[in-house]
Amino acid sequence: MSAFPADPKPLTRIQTKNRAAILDAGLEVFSTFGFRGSTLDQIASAAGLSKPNLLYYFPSKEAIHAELLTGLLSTWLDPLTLMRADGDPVPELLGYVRRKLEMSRQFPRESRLFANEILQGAPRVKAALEGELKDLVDAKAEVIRGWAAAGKIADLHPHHLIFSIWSLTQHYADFDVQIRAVLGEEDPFEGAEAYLDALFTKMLTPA
Amino acid sequence: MSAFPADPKPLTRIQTKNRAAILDAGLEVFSTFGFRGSTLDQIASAAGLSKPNLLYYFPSKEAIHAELLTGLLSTWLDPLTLMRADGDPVPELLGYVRRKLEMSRQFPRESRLFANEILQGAPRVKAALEGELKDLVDAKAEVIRGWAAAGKIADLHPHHLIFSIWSLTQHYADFDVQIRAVLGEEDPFEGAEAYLDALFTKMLTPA
DNA sequence: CGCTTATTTTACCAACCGGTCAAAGCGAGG
DNA sequence: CCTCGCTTTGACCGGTTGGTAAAATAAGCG
Repeated sequence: MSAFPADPKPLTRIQTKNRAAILDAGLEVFSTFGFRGSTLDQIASAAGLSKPNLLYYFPSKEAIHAELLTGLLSTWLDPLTLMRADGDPVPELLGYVRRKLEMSRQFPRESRLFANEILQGAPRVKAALEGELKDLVDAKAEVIRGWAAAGKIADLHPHHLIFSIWSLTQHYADFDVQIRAVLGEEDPFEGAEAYLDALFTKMLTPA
Repeated sequence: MSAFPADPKPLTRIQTKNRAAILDAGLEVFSTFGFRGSTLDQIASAAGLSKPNLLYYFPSKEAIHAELLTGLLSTWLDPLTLMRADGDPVPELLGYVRRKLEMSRQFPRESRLFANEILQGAPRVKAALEGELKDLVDAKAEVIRGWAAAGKIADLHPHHLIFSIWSLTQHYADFDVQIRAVLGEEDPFEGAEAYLDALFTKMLTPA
């Protein structure tokens, strides 16, 4: 007998496919219109389903959004978690920057979903920001402080250093339209990688 | 007789006051919920008016949003326009950074309104981005290229340099909730100014 | 005051919203 | 072939949305 009263109930093939389609459609719609600006009809038609059919797989609009957000949070923290205290400081930080930029390139919709949530005051993830996120950032800030104290990297405010990494990398996903409008044909991410690499190398190298 | 068929019609005292109240309320609401996520009732009650009364001053929801956006665009470009080719390169760029950060501090709602518009694919300002904005940025990028060629600043991709200034400064307005959640009591903008100052000084100083 | 114009309110509308429900369609196992 | 459970649909509901019409009220002004 299981420790949990509710059996896991394996999903059927159709359930797996449709739930995935709905989450993908939800990501598409929520990431461009925000929670309140999105409608179930939009999501349903983007997923190729009727609205009642969509609600057969998820109990509510909230539920779709919630599942997307919680699924996103751990993915979002991963690149920072991967930064190791026992590694070489500058490469560790540069690696974090590169991973984060790669996420902007490969998952721009996820980035925009998150940006939308924060812009609107983070009503659904505030607790996680003040909990998990703050804890992780504080821990990594301590690591960075240690590196600076040991003279391995320049002496910078650790929290603002992390903010600047978030900001510079996510900008290429969140403001994609603007960047492409200004750049024209040139691929944003090519230039971004070289630029950010140069920026942080120069920034972090101790005086 | 005037060159324009429609007379300017000076606004009454009440019109001036109520239009201002509506625009302020619209800024508040649109900047947190985006265009589609905002309702006329929300805006009206934030402005202390009834919905029909609000529609007496503006013909539609669109009109309020449009007026906010167009009013914003020039304000948004000002700090960059102020950067002079005949000035001292590093202080000119640092001045731009400071002005932009100051805008994030004083006009966070405007920043978020703009961020919302871009996040949603810039449906209402795309033309301006590809026109006015691109032209201004291209011109200033040329100035920066000149400074770099003359050895006055480090050799960096001018467009990405400008993107990084936008990103780093606007981040403090757009992601305010997240930053405060992580920082706790500490005032974000105090640290931000010192950090960005150090960052760009180090970045721009030629090798 | 009395008239005109500007402002505000009340009542309303059609379209859309998130969500429900019961009935119908469907596919795999016997 | 039939049955049974999963899946899909169409019809519908109460509430909200952007917006309108017209009447009631307030302000300005001679």
